[in-house]
Amino acid sequence: MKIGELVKRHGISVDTIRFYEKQQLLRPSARSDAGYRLYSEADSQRLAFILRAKSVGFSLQQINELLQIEDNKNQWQCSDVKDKVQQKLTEIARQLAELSQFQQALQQLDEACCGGSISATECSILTALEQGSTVKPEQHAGEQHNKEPN
Amino acid sequence: MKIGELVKRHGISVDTIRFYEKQQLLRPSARSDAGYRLYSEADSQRLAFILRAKSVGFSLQQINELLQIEDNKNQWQCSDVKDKVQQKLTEIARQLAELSQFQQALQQLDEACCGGSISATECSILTALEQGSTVKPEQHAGEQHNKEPN
DNA sequence: ATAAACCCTTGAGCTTACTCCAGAGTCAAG
DNA sequence: CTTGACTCTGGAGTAAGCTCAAGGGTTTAT
Repeated sequence: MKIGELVKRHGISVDTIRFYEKQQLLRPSARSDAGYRLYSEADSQRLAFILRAKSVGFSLQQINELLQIEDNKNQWQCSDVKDKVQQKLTEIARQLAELSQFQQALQQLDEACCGGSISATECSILTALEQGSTVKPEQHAGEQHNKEPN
Repeated sequence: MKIGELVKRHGISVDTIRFYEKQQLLRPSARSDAGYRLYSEADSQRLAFILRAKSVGFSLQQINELLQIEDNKNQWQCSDVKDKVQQKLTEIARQLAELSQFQQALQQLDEACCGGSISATECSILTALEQGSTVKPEQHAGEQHNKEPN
């Protein structure tokens, strides 16, 4: 099949396919007389492999490594494959930890701020970012009568 | 103070400072006769603000927006600031969800694979990526029957 | 006076995964 | 035979956040 049908099947763009080719992930198994890329069923399945690997978070570089194993399965062991997966899991755990930390810090900021129409001069979020101190909630004039500045 | 002292105080590079300047985040309040950047205490505090915002996950673009508020606090409300924080929280929640999905899928792959020295031709990780089906554990010749399949 | 350390500007490069464009050849339908 | 859809190549552009290099002035210490 030509590139147009391939992309229709997989729901991606021709540019992406050509990009993957440049990245050595997927080469068409033949060319027509006019130089058109021709893909076999096997090629299409290889693309499916790539897309599935992408969908579980692998980078193109990592997918390349997986494909090298896939291309010569009998020269590799289960442990080689599992290692890649575990590497990725470690990477993801690190990213999750970082994001969670962001989340926690932001939630603290969020909770401390009234979010109302009082002037941002009183905003405890800005204060915290200015001073790096622990977050303190704002004191609202007109809510209670208490006007200590933070 | 000159740029060298500023970066020493904050533990970042001069290139980064100049980059932030190009991004309109931090301008030196003066220049020496020789054209050296001169930073005031206020500049240094502004930088601290930037770095703190970065440490809770804001992008430079978002920090820029926060600084615009910071620069004219009395023209803004708490809600404006809180909105930024909540926007970021939403963004982070989305990223966390995506990563968790990756993690879950990878853990499934990981658990199904023996990780041993058997040939990768039997590897259930590769099989799953090839076929996109639910993961099945490998059947090992010469090893006892494993636990129940998933 | 001179060398080291510091500072300047401009501009390029890196990473990832595409996306888009120009200019041109090819193919199928009417 | 022409139109429109499809394909080709090569190269540039995008986002984010730096990082580095070249080539040259300034300051400071000895």
